[in-house]
Amino acid sequence: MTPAALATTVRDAALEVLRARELDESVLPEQVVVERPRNPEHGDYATNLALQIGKRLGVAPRELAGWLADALAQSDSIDSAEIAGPGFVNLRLAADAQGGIVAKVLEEGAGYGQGEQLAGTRINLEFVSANPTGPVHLGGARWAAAGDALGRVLEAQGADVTREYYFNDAGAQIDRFVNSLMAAAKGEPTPEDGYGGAYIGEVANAVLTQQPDALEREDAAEVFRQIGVGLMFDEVKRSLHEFGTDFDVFFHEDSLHQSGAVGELVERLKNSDNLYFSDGAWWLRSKEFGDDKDRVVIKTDGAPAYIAGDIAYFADKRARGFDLCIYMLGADHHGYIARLKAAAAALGDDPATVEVLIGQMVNLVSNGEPVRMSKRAGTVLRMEDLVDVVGVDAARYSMIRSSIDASLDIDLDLYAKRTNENPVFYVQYAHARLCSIARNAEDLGIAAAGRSELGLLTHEREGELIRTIGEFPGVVKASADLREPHRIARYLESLAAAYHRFYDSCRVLPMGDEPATELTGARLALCTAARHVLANGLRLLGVAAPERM
RNA sequence: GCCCUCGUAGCUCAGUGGAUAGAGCACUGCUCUCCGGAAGCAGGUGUCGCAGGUUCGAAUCCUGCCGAGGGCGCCA
Repeated sequence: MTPAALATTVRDAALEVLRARELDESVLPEQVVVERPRNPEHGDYATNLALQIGKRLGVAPRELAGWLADALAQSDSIDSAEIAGPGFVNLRLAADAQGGIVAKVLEEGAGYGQGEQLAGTRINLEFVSANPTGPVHLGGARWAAAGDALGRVLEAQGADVTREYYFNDAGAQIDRFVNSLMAAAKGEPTPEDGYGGAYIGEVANAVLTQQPDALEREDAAEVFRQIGVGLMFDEVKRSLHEFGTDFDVFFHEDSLHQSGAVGELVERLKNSDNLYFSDGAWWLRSKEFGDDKDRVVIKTDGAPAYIAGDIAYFADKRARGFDLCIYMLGADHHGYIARLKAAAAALGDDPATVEVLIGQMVNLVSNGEPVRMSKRAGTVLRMEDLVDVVGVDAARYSMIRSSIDASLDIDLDLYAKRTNENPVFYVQYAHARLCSIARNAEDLGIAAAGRSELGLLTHEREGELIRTIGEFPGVVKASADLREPHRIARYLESLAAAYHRFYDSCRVLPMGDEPATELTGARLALCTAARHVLANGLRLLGVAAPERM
């Protein structure tokens, strides 16, 4: 019996109690909370239902809990139901019912954990979107890992997700980049407000290799822009790909200007109630969406401001049929939330189709001291540097494991020294260990047991492992609902722990010449289920589930 | 000044209103003849930044304060 099924059982039992006592059944929530108590003495599961609705019914929670416990105790699936504390009902599942969780995982395999919550929803997930004026750095790596994982989690709930990267390749940033390249090509120092760093010299040289007379040409800047920016695009795409993050669409801001989309949009917006003319410029009423002030969309000189591109881009996304546009941005862009919402409103669209996730910064730390990173000075730590030190799996895992709401401190020295201590190895090891058992079982010709033997799994550690496995679908759903992929990582750590503890006290395969028993088969089935869930969870993170390590 | 996020063990961080607040790392001791020891068990540290409030119940929600980071251009 899965937690979801148990919740239904509890609700049904409660409904029965309320009806029998002629109490108001409308106070019963649709979703009854059934959770795993911290303290195992409090049972396998517990429900706080009596506490939730007791007051509204005018019944003492403990009394209500007593009625509920009596009703639940009637179920074949439930071994015991007891009142506890202020009005909890602590439940213990019958071993056979609990074994049903294992059977379900074996049945669903790679599909276990998926849901239909977002079926039919087309989501545009934009993340990273770092300026193509340099390599992807540490912060970008965080969004690459977390964004990709979020995409996978949303897909696991049935969403149709398009991963998108927005290249800001129009405007002054690129001009500075080009100027920096040309200065490097001429052997001149980095210009004021230009970009430093070794890669500038490398890209400049690459441009000269492709176009040896680039500096002499009249359209030198254009040549450097074409080739240099192109090389940078390739570099960004390549490093993200190597990081296990692939995008469906790389969108170029420049294309919005070239196609005239921005110009058309600007004209159209003048008719919007959310735009007004003042002091010679056109303003967006972003204040109504929480902004500090309204923002200029069309400048006094008639040229579109940067934000016009954002609005055109959003319009483009919607025109492509997306129901929801998620933007993952760094904390330095939190001011965009109101603007993007206002932009949707200005287009006559629903601001709820814009969802902005703000992630906090990644700091580089050394010996407990923060290391200042400057893109301009070229002292940033690149995503690749991190990968070189710890590998893709550990790098991704480190980035995903924490909530994006919290800023993250990365101590590279520590990572370099202790790669084996990254929790990802703990999780991967559990998977590798399970694969080893599966290999041995196959050699011995032992097969996993069928449904009827799963009730033999009555050991405390078996129960804990089974119940942890049972939590997975709920974790995936919460992870998707809250846009918090780190929950998957934390869950996997608890699953790996439950498995290692099980392994420590429950021998799976027969020792020496002992024959395989029904329990052997049942434990093997449990192992197979655990292996599926570890693999499914790691897949959601884009982290490998190795068979050997 | 205003806005956003954070403040939990020595460190890095979990904890979408529940019972005695957790994990990894670091420290110490133990378990183990055979399924992978990259494991398990035990030991111990907490004014959950501070102060109020809401609630049967608050690390979690609300208000104020303190501290850290970030943001507040007709730049992009």
